[in-house]
Amino acid sequence: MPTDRYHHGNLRSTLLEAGLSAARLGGPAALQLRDLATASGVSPSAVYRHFPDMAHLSAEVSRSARESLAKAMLSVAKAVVEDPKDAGIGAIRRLDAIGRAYIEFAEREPQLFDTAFMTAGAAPSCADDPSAWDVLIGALDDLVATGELHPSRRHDAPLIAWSAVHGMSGVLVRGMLPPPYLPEEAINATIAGVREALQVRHPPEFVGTR
Amino acid sequence: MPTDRYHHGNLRSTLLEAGLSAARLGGPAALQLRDLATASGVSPSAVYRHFPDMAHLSAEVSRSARESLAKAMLSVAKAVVEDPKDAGIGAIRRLDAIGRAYIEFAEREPQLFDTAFMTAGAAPSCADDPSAWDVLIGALDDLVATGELHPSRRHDAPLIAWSAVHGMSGVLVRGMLPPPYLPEEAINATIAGVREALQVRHPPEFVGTR
DNA sequence: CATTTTATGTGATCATTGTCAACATTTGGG
DNA sequence: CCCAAATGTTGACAATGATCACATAAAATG
Repeated sequence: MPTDRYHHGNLRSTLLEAGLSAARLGGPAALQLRDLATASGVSPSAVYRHFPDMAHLSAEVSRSARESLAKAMLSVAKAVVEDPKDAGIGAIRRLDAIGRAYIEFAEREPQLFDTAFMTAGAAPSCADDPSAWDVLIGALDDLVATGELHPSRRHDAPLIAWSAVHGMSGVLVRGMLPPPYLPEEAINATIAGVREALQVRHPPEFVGTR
Repeated sequence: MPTDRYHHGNLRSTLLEAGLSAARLGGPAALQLRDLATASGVSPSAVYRHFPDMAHLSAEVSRSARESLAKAMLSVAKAVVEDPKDAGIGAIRRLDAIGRAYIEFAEREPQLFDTAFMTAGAAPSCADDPSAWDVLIGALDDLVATGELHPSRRHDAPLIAWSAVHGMSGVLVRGMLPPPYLPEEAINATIAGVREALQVRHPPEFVGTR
């Protein structure tokens, strides 16, 4: 990545990387063409050789942020160990884990989370890979396959889980959690609430009301 | 509201009104100082006699949008009629109604909803009046008072209801509802899911899985 | 290898935006 | 009546995204 050359080499990915860094610190507002160009060691107009305009660059950064979120979910899901004595408990713990990963990503990287969902229903050039929604669908299918989620609940399940987890993430990111609630209990309540709405049993490690 | 006078009269509220109109159509991005000044028949710098900067004006518009949302919730809650034969059913229907009102406000006025929650945890100059959160708290207290919500569930209840309803609103506003789901069934699923998570009985008019 | 074509980056410039300072006008209280 | 405070205007500034003509490197072509 020589910076003294007239040609940058792979400016496009460098710009995206710079955008990700900026968004991590300052959110969508920090995605500024001139800043990203400077950070990439290039003049402002060079950006237009790789993106039609700033909106497209921002959209790509946003998509990249969404994929980071989905990767975090996949990562924790894979880390869940199966219990040979209880076939379904693994699937239950995976649902718990991906939900937590989602909210905790938002808590850990609030600005990046904001960037991930800043797009106002813009038609995506191509789908996210991986996609958080697909990870959720997979986890729910697992629950049905192991008999932990009744098939009649399968249809609405993703809506219920997604809205609850995404909503709590937004609340935490925006600092909208009213006192005296604490983020940790809010996360626990949300995750447990999803299980109850889905009529899925709690894992043994769960301690809650009743 | 004479527009040919040197002094406007009540520019502050006119600017807020113009901001609300603009936000309704174009969301937070449409809140531009020069546009609002022009729409109010005034020069750009006049704005600074009433707001320290554009961020404060935007914050006020945002708060006004949140209050509109809360008013919509209060309005439908008051419209719920009590059932003399069933003391608790009114409270149950009110929770249903305010949740629906919240999501349907977001669906009906997506840009305004976006504006309502655009503030990134900014310290509010003064609290919303009315506040959607307080409306929810009132509804939940009603449920406890009528014996429809178990007191042990009261603590987490607002977190569960708020995150689910707010989350689904955000999903709909951003056009993130994946096919083949339809907004209406998504709303129904979310509202019913809240009741199940809170272990509150469904109203008789509810038709859902089991 | 030489030359031409394409891809990529630069520099100057523009319109727009929020902001500010200096000045103008109105209003209202002694 | 007069002065001071409140309110609005004009003109300017810096920063932003965007666009143009031009420069340079890389790649394709003979």
